[in-house]
Amino acid sequence: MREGDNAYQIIWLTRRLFRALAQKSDESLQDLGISAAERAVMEFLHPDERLSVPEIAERYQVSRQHVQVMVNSLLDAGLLATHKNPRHKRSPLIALTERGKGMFRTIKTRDSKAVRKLFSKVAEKDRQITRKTLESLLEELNSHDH
Amino acid sequence: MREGDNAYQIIWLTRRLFRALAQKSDESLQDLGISAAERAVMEFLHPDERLSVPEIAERYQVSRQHVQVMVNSLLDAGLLATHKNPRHKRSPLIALTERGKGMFRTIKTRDSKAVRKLFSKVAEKDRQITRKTLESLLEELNSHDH
DNA sequence: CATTATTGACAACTCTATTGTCAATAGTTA
DNA sequence: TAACTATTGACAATAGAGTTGTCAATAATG
Repeated sequence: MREGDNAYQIIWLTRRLFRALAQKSDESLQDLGISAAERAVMEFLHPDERLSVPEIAERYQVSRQHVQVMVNSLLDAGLLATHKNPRHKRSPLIALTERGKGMFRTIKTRDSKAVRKLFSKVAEKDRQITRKTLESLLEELNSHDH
Repeated sequence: MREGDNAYQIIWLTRRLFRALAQKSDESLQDLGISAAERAVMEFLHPDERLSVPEIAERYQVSRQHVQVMVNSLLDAGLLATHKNPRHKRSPLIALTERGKGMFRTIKTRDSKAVRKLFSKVAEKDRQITRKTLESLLEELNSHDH
């Protein structure tokens, strides 16, 4: 546990941070009646993106079926709407409705505040390095690992 | 999605990275027949820690009941064993068995290789900054947020 | 000694996500 | 154009990590 190793710690911290963030996020989303996974889907469509379910799945790097469930739920809630897809007749494009946009703006505003507070003690330069490091790790993981 | 904002991106990357790491970790653990959550518990006991279930839960920041399930499963598998707890008669101390230690060494060896490869393109200085940044975020989240 | 707290065991549930399957219909190619 | 293949949406079953709640037993403590 008490490894001095930075690399190892970063991995461990990622897990911890993920859980802590997820919890926070859930709290914040609760009164809006949407889940973190639904929120993530909305993010891909914000503010005016039009994507089919399989396209969202690809970007989200999550199974098509999972995205479908989230999208259907958001359609039911009136936060998303379907539009004709010129590229595929059976697979409509999904976009935020006005209500959806409104809600996502609310979410974003809340998030911004929380994020600002969260990062208040981290220098901009360190943020950038951290971001690049994490990007590099993700890239390495996705680069056809063996 | 395409925020230039480093802070926001770090949060997003944390999620993505977590999922990618979890997947990798699961793969690596599969043939050993233990789950990531069980592995995490083992980590707290490695190499010679003796902790009660509630103590592990506290360090792991996870519910006592959840840890109990993981510990019971590892006890059944012969990877952990109980020892008398001088501080509490009904709550034994849990420790790795020899088999448990052996298995965890295997896990660690594998991990070390993977981690080394994963971080091969990240400078030591950047690792440190990243680690400190993530630590700072976690601290901020746990610091009796409001 | 009486009271309160802790523990282990069990259950029910949530959330995110996966895999598999199916029928319908779209693209594509011979 | 007809035949074939791929994609899509819908549905189901499953898994993993974790939570909350409850209960009885037993510890610790005033």
